[in-house]
Amino acid sequence: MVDKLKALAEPNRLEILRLISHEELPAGEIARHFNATRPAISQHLHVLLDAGLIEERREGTRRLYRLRAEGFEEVRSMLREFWDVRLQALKQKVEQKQRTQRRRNGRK
Amino acid sequence: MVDKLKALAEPNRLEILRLISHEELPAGEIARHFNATRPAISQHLHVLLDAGLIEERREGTRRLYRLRAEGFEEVRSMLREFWDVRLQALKQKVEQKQRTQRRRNGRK
DNA sequence: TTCTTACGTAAGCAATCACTTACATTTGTG
DNA sequence: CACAAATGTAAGTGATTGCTTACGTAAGAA
Repeated sequence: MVDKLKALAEPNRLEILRLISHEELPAGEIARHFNATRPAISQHLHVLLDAGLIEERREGTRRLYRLRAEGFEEVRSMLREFWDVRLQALKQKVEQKQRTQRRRNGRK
Repeated sequence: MVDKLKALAEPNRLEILRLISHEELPAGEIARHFNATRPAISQHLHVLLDAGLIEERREGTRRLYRLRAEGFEEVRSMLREFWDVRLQALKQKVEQKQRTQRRRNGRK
């Protein structure tokens, strides 16, 4: 889990994900979009691979990378955990109000 | 955006978020759940505050922290972006199949 | 086999990170 | 005011990170 988040928490890696999100691209072409050197991008690709956020496919001498959407599921569900807390809190507040309301009506 | 992701990409900070996700807690009580020293946790709280993932409320000499669900929205939508790509790809595949199907039927 | 293309890997380095100990600050209490 | 409680801030340190240059490797072309 933390691996995925660490992989996401870097601007160049985020940009790589955006680049390959719509089309599979070879390492060289990905690197061409950055000011950094090719090895730097290669290392970023490795981090993303290890995190399970992208997939690699070899074709001759080239290596093609594409997004691996399943890899995002774990992060999404973790985030939903935190997000849902707000909904739960809201729900409890509403129920609390309803109880208060009922008590008031009962006293009438 | 990257600030939020970096804030999330640390085990102790994730645990802090889980701790205060259901109840507002004072810094000291949060720190008590960890092996690390109190200042270490204080610094983590600062990172989470800067990232907008938690909120602080002062009560006398204590500082109470609680989750700030709105802060997760940006991360959620970014993640959805990547996730949706898969849906788009699927959609395109289906449409492609439908076109092929129509052509086949036309030839019959 | 030799050369070229498209890559990854290794080593080294400056910046950043997470942590610790020591000290400062703020609020309530006798 | 003096003191205690709850917490933040500063400074220093070892580990990790992202980058670069130099080198290694695997697949196709001559």
